[in-house]
Amino acid sequence: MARLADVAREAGIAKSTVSRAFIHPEMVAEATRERIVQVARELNFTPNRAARALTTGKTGLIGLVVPTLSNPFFAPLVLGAQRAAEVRDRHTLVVSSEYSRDREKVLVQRLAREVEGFVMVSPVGSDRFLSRVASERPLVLVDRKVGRLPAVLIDTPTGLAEVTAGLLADGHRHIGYISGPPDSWLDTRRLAAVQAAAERDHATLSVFGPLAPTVDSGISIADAVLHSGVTAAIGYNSSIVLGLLVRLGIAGGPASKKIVVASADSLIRLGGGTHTEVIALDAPVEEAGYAAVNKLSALLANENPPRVDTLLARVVR
Amino acid sequence: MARLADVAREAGIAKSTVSRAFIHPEMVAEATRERIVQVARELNFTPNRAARALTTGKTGLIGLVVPTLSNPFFAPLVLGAQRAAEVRDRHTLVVSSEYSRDREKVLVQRLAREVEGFVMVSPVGSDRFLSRVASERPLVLVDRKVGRLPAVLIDTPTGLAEVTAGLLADGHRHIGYISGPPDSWLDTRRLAAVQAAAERDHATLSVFGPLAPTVDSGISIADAVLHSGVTAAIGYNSSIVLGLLVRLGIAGGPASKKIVVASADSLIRLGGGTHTEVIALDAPVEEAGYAAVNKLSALLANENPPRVDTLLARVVR
DNA sequence: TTGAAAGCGCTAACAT
DNA sequence: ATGTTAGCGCTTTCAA
Repeated sequence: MARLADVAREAGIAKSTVSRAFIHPEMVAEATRERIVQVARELNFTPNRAARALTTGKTGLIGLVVPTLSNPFFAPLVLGAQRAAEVRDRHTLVVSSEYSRDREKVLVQRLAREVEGFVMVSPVGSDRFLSRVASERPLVLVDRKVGRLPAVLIDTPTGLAEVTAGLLADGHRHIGYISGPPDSWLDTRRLAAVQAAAERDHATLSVFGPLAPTVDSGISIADAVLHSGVTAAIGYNSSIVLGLLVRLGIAGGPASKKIVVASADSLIRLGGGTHTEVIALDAPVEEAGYAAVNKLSALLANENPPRVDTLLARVVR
Repeated sequence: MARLADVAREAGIAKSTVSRAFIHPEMVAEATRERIVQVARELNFTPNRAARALTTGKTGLIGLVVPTLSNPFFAPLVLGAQRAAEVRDRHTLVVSSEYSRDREKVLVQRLAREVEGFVMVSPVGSDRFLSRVASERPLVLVDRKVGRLPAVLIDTPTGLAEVTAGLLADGHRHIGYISGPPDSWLDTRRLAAVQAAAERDHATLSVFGPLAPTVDSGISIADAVLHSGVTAAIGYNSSIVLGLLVRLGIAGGPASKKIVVASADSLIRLGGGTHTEVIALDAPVEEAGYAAVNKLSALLANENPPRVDTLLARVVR
């Protein structure tokens, strides 16, 4: 693997100039730069990250902290983040906190020494903790707002209000909301949106949970939902909804056909032909990951990106 | 952030000795080492990775290549890998190839310059490609065998044969296998196991697919499975099976109760109380991730770990 | 616009 | 067992 010095020697030019040609191209004469680039290509030169990191303190790594990878919600998030990182010639260090504050803390501590900045999806971390992280390294939050920290938000509450309003317009008078993880910022906001929409129309709302956001949870709560008398149920996320569907479907019979199920963030398109009607909020999750890394990159480059990006979720039925 | 030199000065000892105290503790006198460790803690010293990487060529990074993160199979895999990496004071750089050979190639190329070695789950990469990767960097394969490359295998075929035999013993004479991605090494082996078991008992086997290993696929193939006359169906993976269950359940009625569904790698425990009987192979996926990183670490340390680890999948019904 | 030289923080000969 | 020294490959003053 060719080093910068090799290129310099081969091109008959000082190392510093070669370095500049890549980092501050405008400081190098057109002709010299072209020759350098040419030689660099011939020699298949790639700058050594460690050496660069040693001099500049910039590792080219971004820490991406998610609460879990088991929830299909996060796969596109991670993918989007990685795609953005690729473009900026960076890498993402993905870690999963498993919804544990302690583990999250440990992971962030470990990563803080290696990464230039963080993108965090942290439904569980305390405001205080997140602020503290932000004071040590540039931090972009996803799906959460803490003080004036930079964030990328997916506006599911608005979408959910829309879903709820739609259900009410369809004549549903008793709606269920199946709550996600306790103490979850997102869940609180989602529930509030549904609640507000229901109250505005004087409809009844039953809340189930809180539950871990898993397929199992959906399965286990399904019977309660079915027997509660609600005619439509909105689940916190796609995993819960999937569990609900499995159980409602398996329970079979006419009962399941009476319930309308909605998901607050479903990405799983359930094809056609389901008897249980499913309304989903199509959240632009990959875009969110992409936007978050871009925002962080801007921050790291001392640009002044907008503090908050809000991406709209589309209602799909 | 304290540097090694600070510790040396503070302890009144040469830098090299401080360095040794951490890397080759046995070369340093007990007493000196203790003092060094003490001072290092007081000063909150953490070695600078970039500097270390620059001198040793070791970045402390492991590349983990998976085909997707959307399949819940990979979440525990990644988690296991990360847990093992933490223990070895390493980090994993996770990337998703999205089942694309081209993207996989690009990603590996990008990573090759940063990581010390690779752990790859590559159902799609060609033998040739994987061998080439292995010739540039230590590589541990997961769930795949190529030549004599180090690997961690989850023995689902044996488990699947057991499942099939169980179904046959229960009197099923017509079994369905829902195939996963085309050209998949795993799928080929799984199908072969089922086939062999079926033939041994002169039972009929219908093969559906190949299909992308997604929930949608399971949903879309469900009707065909239902009407094919099979009394038991084995799906390539948990996503397909989940889709199958959703659709079979939703289709409702007595038909669904007649079908036994089995998954070749399910990790989603479907609680109790499902009318459709589900048999799952409980694959030790997190352990596989853990084992793979451990094996890679051993390789990097020039130890001679066993070439292949085989982890058994347990049948759960 | 380019070059020379210093140094980022660490490890590894080599010497003592 | 410990200290001295010389880099690892790059970026960045500072000079020319």
